[in-house]
Amino acid sequence: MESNNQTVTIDDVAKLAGVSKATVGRVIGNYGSVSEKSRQKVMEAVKELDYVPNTIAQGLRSHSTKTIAVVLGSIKNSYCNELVYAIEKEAMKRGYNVLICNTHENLDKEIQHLRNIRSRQVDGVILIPVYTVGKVIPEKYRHLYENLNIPMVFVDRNIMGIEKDLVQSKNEEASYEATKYLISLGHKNIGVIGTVAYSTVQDRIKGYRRALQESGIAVNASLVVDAEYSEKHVGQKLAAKLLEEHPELTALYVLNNTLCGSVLLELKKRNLHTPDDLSLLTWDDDDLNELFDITTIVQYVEEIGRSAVKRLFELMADSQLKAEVQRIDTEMIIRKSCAEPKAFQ
Amino acid sequence: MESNNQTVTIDDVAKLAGVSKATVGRVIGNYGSVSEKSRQKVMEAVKELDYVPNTIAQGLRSHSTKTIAVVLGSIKNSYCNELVYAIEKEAMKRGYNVLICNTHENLDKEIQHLRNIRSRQVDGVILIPVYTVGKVIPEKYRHLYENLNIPMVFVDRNIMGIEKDLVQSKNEEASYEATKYLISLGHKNIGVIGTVAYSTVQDRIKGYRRALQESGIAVNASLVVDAEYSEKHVGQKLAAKLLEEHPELTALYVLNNTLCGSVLLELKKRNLHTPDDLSLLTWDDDDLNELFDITTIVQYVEEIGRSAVKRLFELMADSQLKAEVQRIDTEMIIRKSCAEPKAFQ
DNA sequence: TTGAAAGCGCTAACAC
DNA sequence: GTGTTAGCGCTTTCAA
Repeated sequence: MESNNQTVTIDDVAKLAGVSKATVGRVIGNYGSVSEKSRQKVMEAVKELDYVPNTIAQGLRSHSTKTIAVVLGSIKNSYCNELVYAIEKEAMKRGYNVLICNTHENLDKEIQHLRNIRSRQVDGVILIPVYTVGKVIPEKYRHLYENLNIPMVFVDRNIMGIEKDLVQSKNEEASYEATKYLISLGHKNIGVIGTVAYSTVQDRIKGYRRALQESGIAVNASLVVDAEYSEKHVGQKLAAKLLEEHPELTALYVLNNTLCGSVLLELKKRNLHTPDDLSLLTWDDDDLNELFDITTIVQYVEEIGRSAVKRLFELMADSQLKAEVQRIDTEMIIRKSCAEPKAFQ
Repeated sequence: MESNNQTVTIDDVAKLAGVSKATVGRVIGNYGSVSEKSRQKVMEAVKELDYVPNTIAQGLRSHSTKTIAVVLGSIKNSYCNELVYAIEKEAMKRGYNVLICNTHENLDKEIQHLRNIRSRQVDGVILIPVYTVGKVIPEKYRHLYENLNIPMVFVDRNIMGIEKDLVQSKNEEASYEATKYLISLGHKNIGVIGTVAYSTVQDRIKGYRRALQESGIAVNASLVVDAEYSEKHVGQKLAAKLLEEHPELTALYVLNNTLCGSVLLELKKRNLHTPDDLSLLTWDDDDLNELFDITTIVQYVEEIGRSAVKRLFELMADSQLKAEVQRIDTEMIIRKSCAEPKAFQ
């Protein structure tokens, strides 16, 4: 096995094997038909020269780069890195690599990435769009989402007015069930902390409202507070605000995985304990949650990732498919952070 | 702005602008010299046609794909995703994209990725090698690390016998200081939990030993226990083992970021509190650590990532540079988990 | 089953 | 400052 000649090409292999480069192409690309004899000779030459095909050249000719891009807020977020982990695993199985693009939850960066992705002839895109409810995608960028001619699947969040495949958790339903659970324990004044701008969070709030209404509890809008995504320790500040302005609160319901740790800091500061002083329920499981015995709605992120990749490959095989929404189940892990409110006992 | 014609090429732009495609190349690639007039015409045509250059074709011709690959155990690990975050940010600034490759701490996967990376003509590689101390890289794969002809920088861990650029924390020194700190509080029997197989962890253990020896404390090898990387809740099991077999322990020193949460579960189970029942010191800061007031050695992961990218670009510019090791400072955040041992008071 | 030739979209070399 | 030409390494006709 000779190695290290930077550029062993298909011609070298063809020469050594005594066949044409077309035949070599057939063997290594595994298409067309080749006699067993030729195949053998080619395989030997490949091994001898330690030949690896040039993916770039293949891509230029075949219009497939065997690459998918994942565009999301930040790989540091636990939802996102679990998602990427699952996506990369699935992609590798199919011989695809994954390009990672952080938008820092910034629309300009997202657009920059999408343009770049087009440049790179990526075969497919999985996107958690930055888009926040109410904002409108500037008209001149719509084509990046709609007519990119690259298969694209949204994960977690959608963009209003853009019909794309979407994979997300059953946010509304899970939130409804969780709220029902709190109500069943006797809670009526449940504070909510979440980043309201995202469609996902809005769905969760809808579920929360529906549960309250169904139980005949008046919905008090001031109990739902909005956490700006980027702010550090915003959860702590908002928890403080809620607890001060609403002494009637008996439970806190946290809708973002990034917020819960921060909320706990405030509870600690105030020497409040769950479930005795306050019940606490949150989204997304973390080391924290087990240690603090926090009742949690778990998203099956890996399944979301797998489904997104599966759908993406379907779209890559047939670009005429109509957009579909897939909603993945969630699970509520009941630990010890929720109990009957004191006043109720 | 016309959009969506899948394949607007440099020829189309040249035709519309009334110049040769070489001139268009000069404008969009920003090399050579072009008259202001031509530049204007080209720019207009580019906008008019919504032209984006084909990175694949550029790559084939210019032998640069504007891509770097990051190969590491798992993006789910917090050290790893902070690193990737920093790397991607730096790479983007320079117009490079990042391919993410998880090895699942498995040598075969790592080798598979490196071969694939060669196929893809990636411009540079940042690698946290799977390699564990004592194991030897099979001879036939050495060339993947040594003669790949692609600039490569190791992060965090090195491979014995392979001279590569390496960026890592000052593991030995930081560990020495941390142990000194525990000793200064009066601790003599300090249990250590870490995944011994990695060079990084071995350096930390060296620092621990040096501090003990310098203070005239006998090093008891059975106080250092080895956590297998992959096992779930291994930290908990090992903490239990240490506490049972060594009632003389007054402090626990945890060397891996993944282990600490697991160790805390065991302390909780045994109703042991820090620092009253036991002192606790750990590597890598986490939400957990602030909430539990755990004294922590913080690695500047983002700086490590930035340095690795910087070095990689130096190597890409000049492949003759000699391998260097960069050791990045750490910081010890003193919280409340360490105090004088009870027996000492 | 196989080979020759064309060409994917671009950049580099050279001429003017 | 600009255009012409060749060709990166491969796949895809097409013809044999």
